Amino acid sequence: MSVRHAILGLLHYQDMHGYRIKRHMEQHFGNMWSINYGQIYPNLKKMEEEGLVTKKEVARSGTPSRKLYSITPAGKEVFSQWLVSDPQGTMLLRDPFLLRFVFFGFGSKDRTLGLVDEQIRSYETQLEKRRENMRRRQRQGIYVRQMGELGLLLNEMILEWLKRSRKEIAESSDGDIPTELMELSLD
Amino acid sequence: MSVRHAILGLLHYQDMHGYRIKRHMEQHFGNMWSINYGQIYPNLKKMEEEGLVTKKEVARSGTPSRKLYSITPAGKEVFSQWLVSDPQGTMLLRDPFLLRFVFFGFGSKDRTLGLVDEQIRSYETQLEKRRENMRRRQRQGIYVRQMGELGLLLNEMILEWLKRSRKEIAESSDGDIPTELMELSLD
DNA sequence: CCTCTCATGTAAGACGTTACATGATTCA
DNA sequence: TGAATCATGTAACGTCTTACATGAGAGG
Repeated sequence: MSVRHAILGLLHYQDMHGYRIKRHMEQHFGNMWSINYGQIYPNLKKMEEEGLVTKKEVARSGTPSRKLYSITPAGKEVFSQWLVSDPQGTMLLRDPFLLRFVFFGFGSKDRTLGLVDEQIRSYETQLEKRRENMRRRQRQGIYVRQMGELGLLLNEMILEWLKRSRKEIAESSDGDIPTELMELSLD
Repeated sequence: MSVRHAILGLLHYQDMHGYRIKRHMEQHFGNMWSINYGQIYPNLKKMEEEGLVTKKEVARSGTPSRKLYSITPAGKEVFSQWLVSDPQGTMLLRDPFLLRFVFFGFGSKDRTLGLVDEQIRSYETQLEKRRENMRRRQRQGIYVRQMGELGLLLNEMILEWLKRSRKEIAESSDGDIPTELMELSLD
């Protein structure tokens, strides 16, 4: 369960409450992660019960009181173990556009080009934001900065790939898109 | 639910049984996806009940009989609707190594370098395989080929990034790794 | 003989997302 | 005045993974 470990990791920097954990998480990961409150709050609760974190309630007039969480020695121990353990499993890229992309041969070329253009625009906007964040990240440590760098590189790579693909699609004739499955390596 | 649509997409090429669907899926997606039988078989069952696919049982001596699934017109309709709908949500990259990476500042440099080296080796091996597959993919349609291309580019990019990071880590002194969180953009 | 690939499936549990409810403050 | 941000949380639902069970054939 990686969310727990990520939370414990962030609490090494400083005490935090749920709302901030969410924000920091997304930014620490070069904006390649999403996480939601449905994961954070229940996890904090459970970890408190397990003695990995402690809660300090900071009452404020009106708005809900902030709940500041701190990591305990037990929490640090769990985190350290995880940090040095070797990571099981490989990289997974999940993308609703890319999933459609492989099947665009079964759709109309016009619609396909429209969707590709939308993606290009979207990644161009994101790229701007990532470059902005990168400037602010210059004074972070190596690891956080490198992670931001990776996010940037990924964004740039996909943009270029999209543009190249767009060109190839635009220039293609229908015959270029076989609707028969050619076996790749096996069978 | 994207698995269903992906299955329907593959059935456009030809009739298939569960085991093959799994293999093809992984290869169609530039080896960036994983999928398991716990998703495939129940989905095929449900889709048959819903009339999106039909089953033809091909008995064979001894081994379990193959269950060949074909897409129905209703299935094609559902798929087409999905294909032209605009994709909700953005790219997600989940990687157990990368998750640890951002926190390596809290671990030992030696162990960190060891883990990075392991990753480099692993991606080098994968790169070989991907290049192999790419050669075989030359006669696929644009979209499948481009997807394979993306897998390759991603692999190459990460490898370079890992090597650059490794260098920077090796050359770093402890002072380069702040253990205080500097706020990025907000707060 | 042993391991790998082919082939199907289920059950339990872990994990993640979405939608909802609540309400103050800040800024345009 | 209305939207965005800050802030906490839960319930229901969906999805995904893991582990198990079964068994034949091929190839080293």
